[in-house]
Amino acid sequence: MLQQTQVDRVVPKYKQFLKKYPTLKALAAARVRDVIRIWYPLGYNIRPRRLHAIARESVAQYGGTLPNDEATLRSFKGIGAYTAGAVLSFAFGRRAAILDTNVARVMYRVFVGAGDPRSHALRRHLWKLSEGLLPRRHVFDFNQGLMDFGATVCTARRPQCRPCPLAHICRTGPIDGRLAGQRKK
DNA sequence: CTCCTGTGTG
DNA sequence: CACACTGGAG
Repeated sequence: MLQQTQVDRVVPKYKQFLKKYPTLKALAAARVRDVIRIWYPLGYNIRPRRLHAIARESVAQYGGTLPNDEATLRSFKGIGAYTAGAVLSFAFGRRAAILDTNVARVMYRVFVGAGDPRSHALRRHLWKLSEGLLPRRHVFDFNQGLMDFGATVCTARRPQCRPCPLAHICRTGPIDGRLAGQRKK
């Protein structure tokens, strides 16, 4: 649900969804049409279809739970690099890196600061940075903290550089306040 | 217009 | 590599 969709918009739907489909088995037993209907208005309607397929595949092949290795997770349609890392680190506590839009922005601003942050060439490098920072322990908290840092401090629109603990090493430099997003005249 | 805890496709 | 996919908010 969170793929390219804001948290505030997902939370209510997430609760509603889990109440109706508490387990992968319950989801697998549902009709895909109903899953798509309850999904509205989150958008990207290929996602409920794929989630439903993932639930069925998990029940049929993996005993009703998600596999806990990257290769098998990635074999599902709808689970890419980010979601695989998120499932591994958040659900299974494995030492796996993540790179969502938040982390990508943080890595780019703090360690790169130049070039197009959306280019694939750079994204490869941003993944390396995220992997390199990954601690041995407390991976769940680290990854979650990294994302929350991007979601609350190093935000896309008005980053809070003033209280930012990384401001002194940031390659991008202070861009907070009303200056953020403004064109350079 | 850009952005949002992306992914599969051509 | 670019792009479509969905819809809402700033």
